[in-house]
Amino acid sequence: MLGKNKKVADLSSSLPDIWKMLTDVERDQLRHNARIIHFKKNELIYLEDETPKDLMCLFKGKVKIYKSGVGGRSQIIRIIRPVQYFGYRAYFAREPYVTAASAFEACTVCLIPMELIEQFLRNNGDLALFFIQMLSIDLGIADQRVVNLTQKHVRGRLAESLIFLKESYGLEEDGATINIYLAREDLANLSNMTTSNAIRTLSNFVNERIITIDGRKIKIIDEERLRKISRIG
Amino acid sequence: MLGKNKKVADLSSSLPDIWKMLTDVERDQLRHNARIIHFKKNELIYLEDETPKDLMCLFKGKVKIYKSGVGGRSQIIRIIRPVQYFGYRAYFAREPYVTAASAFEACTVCLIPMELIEQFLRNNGDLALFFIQMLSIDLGIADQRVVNLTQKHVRGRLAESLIFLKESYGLEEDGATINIYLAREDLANLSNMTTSNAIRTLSNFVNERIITIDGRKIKIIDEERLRKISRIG
DNA sequence: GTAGAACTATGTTCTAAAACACAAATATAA
DNA sequence: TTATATTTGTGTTTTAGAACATAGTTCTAC
Repeated sequence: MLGKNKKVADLSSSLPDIWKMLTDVERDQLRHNARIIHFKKNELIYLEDETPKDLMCLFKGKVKIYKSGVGGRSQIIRIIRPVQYFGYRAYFAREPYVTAASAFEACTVCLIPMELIEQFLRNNGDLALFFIQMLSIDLGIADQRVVNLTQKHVRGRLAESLIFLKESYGLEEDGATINIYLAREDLANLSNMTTSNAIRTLSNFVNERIITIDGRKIKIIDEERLRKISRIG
Repeated sequence: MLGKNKKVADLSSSLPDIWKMLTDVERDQLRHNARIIHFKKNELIYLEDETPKDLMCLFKGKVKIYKSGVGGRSQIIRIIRPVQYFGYRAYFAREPYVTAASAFEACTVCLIPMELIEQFLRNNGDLALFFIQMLSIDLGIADQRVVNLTQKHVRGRLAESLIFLKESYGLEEDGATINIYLAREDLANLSNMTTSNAIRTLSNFVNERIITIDGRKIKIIDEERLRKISRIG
């Protein structure tokens, strides 16, 4: 009983965007169909070619959405932070997933059946527009990303990724350390380069006093320089 | 009077997807707000940084959506064929255009104010879902494109573009000539390579008897080979 | 029809980044 | 703990593709 009440409280506060657009009846339906699932670090959330069934909302943790390309080389397509929605695109396109998702770190995810969401938004213009807006923003980002990843050089791409990570996950209390610890390989897959190049370019940035590194902790020293490198490519 | 009737007929047959989802009242509103505009070959339809105002529907012709990237190097993001909708993403994202659009050849475009479309879809679940589905499909394509353009080699990228053009615009009566005549530069911008490389690789394909070229006419001789080259990158 | 511009073609040079090779350091498990 | 695997770091080699140079060709406009 207490557990259920807690869950209800969780949903209303954790799904702010969607919750506030729903009627009482819809909220009740959502309450009865939403599931909360925990994922361990590096655990798979969904796989390429699977059938999409649920809208996912990341309550806690960090998630990567990625694709395996030519020769199994993996490319991180986007990263998710709390509270963001993911996993719905393929369902709306009536396709299997063309990407996979896995947990960068321990995660709490809320799953809501897509059938329910579709039913809601058919009668709820605000909710429909919410999804239209999310998709439109993501499509704009993807278009920009095509150009950045293909035209910028290694330094520009890595600089861009570092800034992107900072803006996505923020900084620690020291106001400089990026609040996510990625393997060099993930950093490479995010920036479309080999692991060696990510390591080497990171070292160069350290020598140029743009960042400092301590294992996987990356501290941004000169954000202005970093932004400039990202800008000029 | 006759002109108006013609226009009405045009709309109902030319906007099949949207038209059939509207009520009589909505159709009337659409009729009074839609404009038909003609663009000459190479004419600009909209520019980067402009404010999006209209949903555009291509009735006739061929359109490229492109972005200028590092050092003004242009990248074709997607191409539009009749009857497809475009120009709406930025409005929904509440952003200025991040791309530009221009006519590959003489075009007829129907413009419908986005305010009207938004008003329609707030009360029309089918229409909302129609846009959600279009955006979802385009986002999936964009995600795939990031991987293809960054990981495939020049031959694979060009082969992919040729197949893409064939599937988009079809073949001429001979059942082999791709039904669009692009400058080598456009082919390069579509495939993320320099014009020289597009020319060179096209020549190689000719030598390997995969295609033949006659000016801008490209005839596909061995589609299987082309697909294989595209697949393996 | 001619002049100039734009496009196509091909050869050559140069360079960014991948591929490879190997240490060293760190994490994980037995 | 030691052993094993994984990750990080750095130097070297190789290569795909960009950049450059130049010439022939085909549009386009006057």
